[in-house]
Amino acid sequence: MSGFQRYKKILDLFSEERSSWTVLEISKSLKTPSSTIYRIIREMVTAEFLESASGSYFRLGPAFIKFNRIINFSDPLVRAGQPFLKKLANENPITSVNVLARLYGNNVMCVADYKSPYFKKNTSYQRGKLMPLIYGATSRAIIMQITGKRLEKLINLENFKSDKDKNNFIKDLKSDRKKGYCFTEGQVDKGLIGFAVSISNKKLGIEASLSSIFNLDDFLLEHEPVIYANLSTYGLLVEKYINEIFEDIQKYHHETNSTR
Amino acid sequence: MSGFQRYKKILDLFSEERSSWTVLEISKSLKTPSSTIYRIIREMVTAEFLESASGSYFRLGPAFIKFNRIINFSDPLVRAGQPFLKKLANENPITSVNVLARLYGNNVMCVADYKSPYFKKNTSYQRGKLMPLIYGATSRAIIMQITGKRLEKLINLENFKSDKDKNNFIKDLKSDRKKGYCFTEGQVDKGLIGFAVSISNKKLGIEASLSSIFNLDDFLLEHEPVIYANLSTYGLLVEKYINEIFEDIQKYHHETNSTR
DNA sequence: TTATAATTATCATTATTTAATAATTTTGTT
DNA sequence: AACAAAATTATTAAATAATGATAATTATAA
Repeated sequence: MSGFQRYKKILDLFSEERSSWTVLEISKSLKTPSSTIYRIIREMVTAEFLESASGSYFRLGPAFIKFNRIINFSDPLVRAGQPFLKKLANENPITSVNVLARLYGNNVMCVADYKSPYFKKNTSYQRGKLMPLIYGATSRAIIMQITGKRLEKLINLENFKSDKDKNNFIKDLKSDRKKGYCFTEGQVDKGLIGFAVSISNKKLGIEASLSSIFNLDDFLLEHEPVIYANLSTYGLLVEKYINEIFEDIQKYHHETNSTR
Repeated sequence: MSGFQRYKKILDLFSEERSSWTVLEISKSLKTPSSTIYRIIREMVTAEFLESASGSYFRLGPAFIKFNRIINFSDPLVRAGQPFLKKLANENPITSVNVLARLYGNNVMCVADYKSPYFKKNTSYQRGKLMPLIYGATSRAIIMQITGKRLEKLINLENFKSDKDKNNFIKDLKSDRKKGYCFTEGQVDKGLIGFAVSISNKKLGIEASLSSIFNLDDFLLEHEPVIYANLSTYGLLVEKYINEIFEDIQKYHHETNSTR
């Protein structure tokens, strides 16, 4: 264990299910002497990446809230897309969960979400949550814009039930890419269906998607054209705004670099 | 520069105003050779604390969104208080911003906020934002629960205009502590007034506050009793829930420690 | 294609981390 | 308040890792 990994391994212990740890528990879990853990933890507490709670437990520190906020206010995808999620929800014919998601390592991560006030069920799509790469329209609209060797690598990391399943997935991906949108049913949450379009910006390295998730019970065939129209309209709008933000950033950097 | 500081110093460069940096810019800013910065950045990109953007710029990575989410779902204060902010807003006689805040180093940080739909002005109270320790009801309801040497230390870190100001602040703090609530006018944002009560839990080391912020123009004297009644009701409720969460956590840790 | 910028690799030197143990502080309990 | 137990910090020599100058490679843009 060296470098940043030393710290990362400790942080990675903290989860929704288990959000506080003692030094002794960490020490056991990482098979590292407690004197070492004490020293490392002290550093991280000073930096506010951890904080001490009661009963000699430690938990994640406020630094994460602070940096998360900075991302929220500066990430081009969030900045451009967040304001449209509510509008999209309001214009959809039935109650929906609307999601912006992006590629995150070998997974897809939801970076912004808006649920209509009376949407009944809980969904897996909540900001910050990691989603499977190959299930659900949200993810598919992201992976369908990736090609060549990179796609191959990503797909090979996934566990398909059979080679047939894998080939079908690749085939579906191609046809979705042609159509320009995705639809899936119950792949992530039972009783829910998802529609999605791709969002991308090469210059900013953004590979993302905009999606609307509905209760299967609410859905009628006549809703479909409206849903697709909304998604494609707002998808283009988000891309346009991302581009504007990109130009703003460039301008800003040009200014700050020339004045110094 | 050593240990975690090495990484923290780089992260601290990223702000809402300046959210992307090149290696060369970082290198100059920290007066450290670029070969060193390249190596450190690579580690942090691997750990997803940074990510590369376009034009050889780097920005904060998705790890912050992930850990922020874990805090959101597990921090006792957020878990206990978040659901009540909307209710509090709905029961207030005029539109309001409602805030949960806690001590964060030498500052106060907002950890959850809910703004009524038609609240007009922008406020400084947004989740993740650092607030001054000595201005505003939100902060005062936190610092008024701190006593003795710790209070002395915190106050001595602040810049008061004069010794008289400092003494007045301490005097006001004492009287607020007796009353059990705080009121301030325009100390943080002009045209806004704030009311706040303390939230604390010794066992969990929580020193926090619940506050409602209003437009001065909307406010009538007859609103005051309702506002205080709401704050104190919900304040106690939040403390009760924090305590329940504490007991849940203890139970959980007891179980996991005994089964292993 | 070529020139330029960005990034990675190399490596001797220097500095830091490790972990066993001892010392100290804090906490909870009579 | 005094005690015992637990938690945390300090101290070390030995082991390991970080640094930064430079060279080599790779990406990018004209």
